Amino acid sequence: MSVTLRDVAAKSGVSSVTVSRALNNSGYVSEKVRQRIAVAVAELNYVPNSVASSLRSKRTRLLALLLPDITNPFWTTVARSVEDAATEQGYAVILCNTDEDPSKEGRYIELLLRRRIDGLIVGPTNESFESLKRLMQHGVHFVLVDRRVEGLSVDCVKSDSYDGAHQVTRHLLETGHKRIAIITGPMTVPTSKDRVAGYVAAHQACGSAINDKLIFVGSYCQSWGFKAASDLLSGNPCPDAIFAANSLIALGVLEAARTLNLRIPDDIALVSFDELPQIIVANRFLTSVIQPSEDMGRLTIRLLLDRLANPDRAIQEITLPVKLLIGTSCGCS
Amino acid sequence: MSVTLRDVAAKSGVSSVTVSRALNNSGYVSEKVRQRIAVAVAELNYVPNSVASSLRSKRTRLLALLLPDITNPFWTTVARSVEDAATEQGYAVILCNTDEDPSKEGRYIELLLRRRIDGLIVGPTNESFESLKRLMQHGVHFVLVDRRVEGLSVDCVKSDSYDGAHQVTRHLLETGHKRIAIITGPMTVPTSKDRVAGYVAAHQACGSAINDKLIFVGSYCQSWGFKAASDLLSGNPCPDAIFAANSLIALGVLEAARTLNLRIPDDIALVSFDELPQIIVANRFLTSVIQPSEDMGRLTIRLLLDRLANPDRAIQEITLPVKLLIGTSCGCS
DNA sequence: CTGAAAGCGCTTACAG
DNA sequence: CTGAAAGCGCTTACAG
Repeated sequence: MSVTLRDVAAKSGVSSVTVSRALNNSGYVSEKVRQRIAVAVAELNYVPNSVASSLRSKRTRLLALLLPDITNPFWTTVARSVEDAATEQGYAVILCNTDEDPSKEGRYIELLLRRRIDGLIVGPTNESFESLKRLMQHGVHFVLVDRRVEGLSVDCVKSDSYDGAHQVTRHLLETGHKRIAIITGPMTVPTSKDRVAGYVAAHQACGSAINDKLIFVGSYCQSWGFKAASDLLSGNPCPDAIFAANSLIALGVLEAARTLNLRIPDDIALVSFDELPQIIVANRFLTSVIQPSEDMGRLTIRLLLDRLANPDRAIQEITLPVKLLIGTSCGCS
Repeated sequence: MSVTLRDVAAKSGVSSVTVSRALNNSGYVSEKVRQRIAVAVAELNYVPNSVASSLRSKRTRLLALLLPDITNPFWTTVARSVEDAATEQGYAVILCNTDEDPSKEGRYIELLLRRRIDGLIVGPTNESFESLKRLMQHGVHFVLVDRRVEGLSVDCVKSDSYDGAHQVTRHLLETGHKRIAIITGPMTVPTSKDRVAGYVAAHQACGSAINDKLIFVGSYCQSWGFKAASDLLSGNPCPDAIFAANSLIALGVLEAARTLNLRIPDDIALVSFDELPQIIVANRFLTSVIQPSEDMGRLTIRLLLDRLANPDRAIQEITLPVKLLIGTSCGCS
């Protein structure tokens, strides 16, 4: 039914080995034969079967990207750049959304092991340890992105959450804010932990006291941002600034502020990690810590392919710098 | 090196055929043998090789989703529901972002053919005809989503763009707007064509004249929305309402309005297709035509798997109804 | 520069 | 209920 290498070989009067070599540019094939093969391929409308070649060569040229939240634009950007970089190198990428659910993550990893993917990129959930151990046990290479995993020494690409939080908090303090709240994700997620640490350190560096009641630990989603900000903003005394630890939380804060008829920056300052939708950024409204999400994606693929080519090279943990984008949301520009 | 069926068979004292049957629940295996196999699988830490099973069975249980713009939340939602529905049925999905670029689409289709995917879902670009013909020629089943393709009679799931545009335009006319502009994507994309048609028909139904200068045909992106709205809003006389044909265009319009210091709905009404980020919707700000994007994704997978099981069934073109969500953006609530 | 043989790890088709 | 044989469509390893 479907056309195979043998058909092409028969039509061009050579063996299938030769056809294979010609199509893969591996080994020598005379120019004359190469041309006859090209003609046969075209006439027969031959499409190589990569399932067969994967089985024999033990390489699928398939990668996977596990990410915790596909509705978060940060992850969409990472996904896109990962896909672009992988495609350039002849790899396809299976995208898996784990929804921060370790059991969903575990199930995906089982499926991917069966498919014999060549490697993966993992934005881990807060209990990825077992799943990742399983990958290692089966000799499947992977690179962590955005978040390292406690007790696991593997390649990792992340941005400098600590420094970003430090910078943006200091900016608030230096522009005269006294009661700065932080709304963040779970402390089990390293980025959240680092952002709180940066927030605390900046206070210390500026000689400001920390108020535990201004630290809201929850999850990296809009509904948490809304809830925490609603509580905060209707409390008394009200904070004079909020630091949202990612863009979804910031959206929740904006929603809460609007509901309570509070204006930014007139009534309260707002800063955040990650970019918000263009309407807001277009007016340089929100002061934000910008992560190099596109670079993170591309670099992650580079590390992974590098690892595949050279399994024994040293482990690399890369922390990319972030950029503070100053808007009007601190009431100081 | 890696554990195979044969190893499991040897350890449990049966043939590999029996192990295969036990693991796949195909054919009879005695309970006793089944248990011994389970033990061997666990002890050996066996992970089936689906590359091998795909080669033999000629089914990969791999699907692909080609979509034109991953930064558009409409497509993200479709992608997510497609992935969920496929996973439930034991299929993995390769996500491919074509960027509305027919050549990128063509290249993806070549790669996917090689990988012998079982089927695909395509949100086609405006020149998909050749690529899709190629799929058909190779007997690969696919379902179109969101957009039909001229001259191609295949399964398709879309929403009722014509009706949505008709409803939202009529709503504007009935609330007293006289000069309604529409900013839309290319006329080669069916949704864009249908939305303009609905816009025109609503005018006719209400006895309003159409002004060609108020129809802005471009592309489904924010920069086009910004540009078209900037031109429109600084023109004279200014329209009293703008109908943005998707949410990215609507964001561009909002950006332009803000730049020109125009307020919505005080200075100009704005309506759009698709949902905008929650900050806006939370206040029921923008009157929008809501497409059932999640249902579209799930239904598409159902049609595709149905087609795989039953290649000869009749072609289904399904048009799902849309919902008009009335906000304050028309200045009438 | 080219080819005959073997084999990747499964499932199918047949037999008992 | 179970198994021996064959084969899916390639690439590898060896030989010439």
